[in-house]
Amino acid sequence: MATKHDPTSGPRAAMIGSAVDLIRERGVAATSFADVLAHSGAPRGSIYHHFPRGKSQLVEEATQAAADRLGRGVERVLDATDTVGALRALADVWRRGFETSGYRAGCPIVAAALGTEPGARSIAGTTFDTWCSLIATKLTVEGVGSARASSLSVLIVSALEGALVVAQAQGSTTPLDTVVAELELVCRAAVSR
Amino acid sequence: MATKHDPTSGPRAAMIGSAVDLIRERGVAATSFADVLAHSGAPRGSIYHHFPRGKSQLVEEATQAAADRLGRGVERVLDATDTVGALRALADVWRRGFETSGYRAGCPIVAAALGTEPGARSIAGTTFDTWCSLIATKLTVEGVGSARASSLSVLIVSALEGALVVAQAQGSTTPLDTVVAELELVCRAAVSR
DNA sequence: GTCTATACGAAGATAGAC
DNA sequence: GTCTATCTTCGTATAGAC
Repeated sequence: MATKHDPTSGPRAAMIGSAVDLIRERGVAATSFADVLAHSGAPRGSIYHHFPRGKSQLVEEATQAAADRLGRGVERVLDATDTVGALRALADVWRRGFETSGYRAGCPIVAAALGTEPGARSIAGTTFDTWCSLIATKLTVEGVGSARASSLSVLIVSALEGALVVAQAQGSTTPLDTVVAELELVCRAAVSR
Repeated sequence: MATKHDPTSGPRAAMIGSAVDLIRERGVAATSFADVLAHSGAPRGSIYHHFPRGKSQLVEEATQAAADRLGRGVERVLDATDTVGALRALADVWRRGFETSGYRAGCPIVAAALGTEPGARSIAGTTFDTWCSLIATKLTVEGVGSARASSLSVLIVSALEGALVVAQAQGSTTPLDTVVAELELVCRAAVSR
């Protein structure tokens, strides 16, 4: 039977998914077990059965799950188009997320990076690095020298994450659109040389 | 007597200053009154005397105080040199802050933007906007067209704030240095055209 | 795996004395 | 302005039954 031990279903997965949603909205410190249980509908008695290390473990697994999901999304759009097209596609996803959530849901990796769980903080650090590598590799394929591709990828990830923070604080997608347009100019100049 | 009603001294100012420090390290939600009292040495009985609206008020005033302080710093470096020089000067300040705090203290405005107090969130939004305007004005003086200056300033603020988050998560100032170097290239290209 | 009950501490906030 | 005491709610975590 294929559904046995399916890590994407069941109360455990539901709790992780809810933790991601709530952390995006309120941050790590303000997300409690009670919130996660109410949001996921998971049974009360199974928290420390599924997560023996308690909140640290839940937050770490939620951060890792969000990192994996977002990382797959980045890989997918980088495979489908060029760097500039990928930038636009990613901005579209975030723009929609802001509009449908009323600017309540931000990036879960930023929330983890600034949160109260050291384990999750360090997962956020390596996640940013992974994203930079994916983008740098793509830029290299497009003809950018490896040193420049590496530093440009750091600018892209930083600017995008910063734009999400600014956009959320201002309740407007304009900063995000502006930053993507500026990054497009930089990428084009770097590729065509 | 000149020290009468001095808003920069006394228990009230000490509490605001401590709140800024603690919010930078732990975020808004994880910063409690007990923490602020212990850190500032302020008397316990005066919390709701000085801040009748409680934690919301303290966090809002702390965010505004930090915004004013940082805004004056930005104005100062923009007056002293050109945009590129200001970028380097600001990066120096943050680099030192990370190194002396063991990468514990981040940007208080980002913390407010992602925190649990709506009032402070909105102060963060207008603060980002103020910084963008300051930088855009400087770029205009340096010969950049006003539309481009405006969008470039959004890139600069977003990339800088994003770089702070990435640098803190990775426990390294390298992302900050890399982003500033990339922003320098963009600024030079925009000015000399 | 899930339940209830509970321990234990900390949070924000208020009341009234000094 | 500052104190102590207290209220109430909520947080994480554990114990032991089912």
